[in-house]
Amino acid sequence: MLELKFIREHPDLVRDGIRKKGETDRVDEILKLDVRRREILGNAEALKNTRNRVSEEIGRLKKNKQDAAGPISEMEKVKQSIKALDEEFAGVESELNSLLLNVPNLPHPSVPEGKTPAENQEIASWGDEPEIDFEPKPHWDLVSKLDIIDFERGVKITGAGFPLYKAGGARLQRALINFFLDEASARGYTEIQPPLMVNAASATGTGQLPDKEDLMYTVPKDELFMIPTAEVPVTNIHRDEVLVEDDLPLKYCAYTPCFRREAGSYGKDVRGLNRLHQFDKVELVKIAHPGVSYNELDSLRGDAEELLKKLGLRYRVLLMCTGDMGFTQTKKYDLEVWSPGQKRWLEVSSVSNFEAFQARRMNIRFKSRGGGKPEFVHTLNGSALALPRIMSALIEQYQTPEGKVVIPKILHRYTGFKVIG
RNA sequence: GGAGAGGUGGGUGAGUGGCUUAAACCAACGGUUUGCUAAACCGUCGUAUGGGGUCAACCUGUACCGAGAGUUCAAAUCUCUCCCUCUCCGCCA
Repeated sequence: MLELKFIREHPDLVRDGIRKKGETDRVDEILKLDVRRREILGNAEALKNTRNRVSEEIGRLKKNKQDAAGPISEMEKVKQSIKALDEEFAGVESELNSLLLNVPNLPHPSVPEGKTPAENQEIASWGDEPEIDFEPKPHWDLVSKLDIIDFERGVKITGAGFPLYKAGGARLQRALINFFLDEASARGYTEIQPPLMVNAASATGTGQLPDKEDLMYTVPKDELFMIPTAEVPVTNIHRDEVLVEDDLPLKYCAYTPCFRREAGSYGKDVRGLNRLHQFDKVELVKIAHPGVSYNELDSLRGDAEELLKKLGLRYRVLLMCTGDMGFTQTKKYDLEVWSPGQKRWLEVSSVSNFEAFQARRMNIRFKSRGGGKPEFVHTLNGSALALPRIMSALIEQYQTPEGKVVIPKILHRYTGFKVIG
């Protein structure tokens, strides 16, 4: 969320950002409530000041065994007025708060303005269209023949979007997870195994709540949410903490399953591994000094790209336009891998800077070396990488005419085999 | 799930209704001393927010002692509800 003070002082900047993101502009309502809020506050505080002074006086009188009945009955009236003002204040404040929670983060100046995915900018690419001298099959054909991913039985056990990985498929996925985690550790990320369910405070901190509740699976009896990404528990590690400047940036990596309800998709978008309700992901999270967060964003993106290069997968990098970027981000890159069997790009990573947006909600601050007031940190994260689409790209790119899959060399020591089928 | 004990600033930890503007210590920061390090000594030091101002550094109000409600002229302190932690018991991979 943005600071009320910032909105008060730069309403036009905020309006502009809201417009670029295509969100609803309620700045005027916010400013109006803000004025009202301060009005009430001023009145209530003046009365409380009276109460404090007179109460002290009463204490003194009683101590000296003097009569205090006059001031006491006077204060009884003041007490009623304070109560009324406090109640009004609480009402205004909660209304204001829910408006503030719905103000999106403002896009960074370097982000192109646009409304639809068509306006995202391709800013880098790596690798060529792989040379396959036969008609490459989509992964869902290959994995069924090889019997390494079982979609039908996943449906039986749970439902659509919950596939069952088997034998070489299970093994390949585990190999990729280990590979990703080892690479992240080598780059200085501390490995975390977080809880897979979070409470409402954590989900609010990263921005899933209040308005994206429908994307998450819930556990109503215990008021918990299945995590849609490791971003939620990992970024919340330091909620309500004051960090030491010298410790920044904090870098974490975590492998977790992710659970998403993702209502409303259809057709080829959900075919095979393209869109699932449960999938695996290795996530990178950084908690950074505000002065360097955009450098950290670029190096985070580099860390994710390196994995694709090592796997030899063709990919491109998109800089997301203002309208396609999401509520909480200031700048976001998507990494898309080429799927030869489907002849399309698949998003495998999304790398974002949130600046202080999440930090403010989570109250994560740092104290600088020279003392001074605590400041909010910047939070960043990126997938490195989302497993299912890497699985499909990899299986499609390294397929043979006989329908086998050749494993890239770098994974051999993780899989223990060189070919599936 | 049952019983008991607790939750106080960055940390440890005093504080049972009114000189508490939350003691003290540690950490941190600034300074003095010093050939260097260490130590010692002196000083500064919670957060949020309103108002004023010679608009970052000053003055002033208010709130905050796990969360919320209540009693009272007055609550860290008393009452109730909830959350969490610890110890013991039960259950359990």
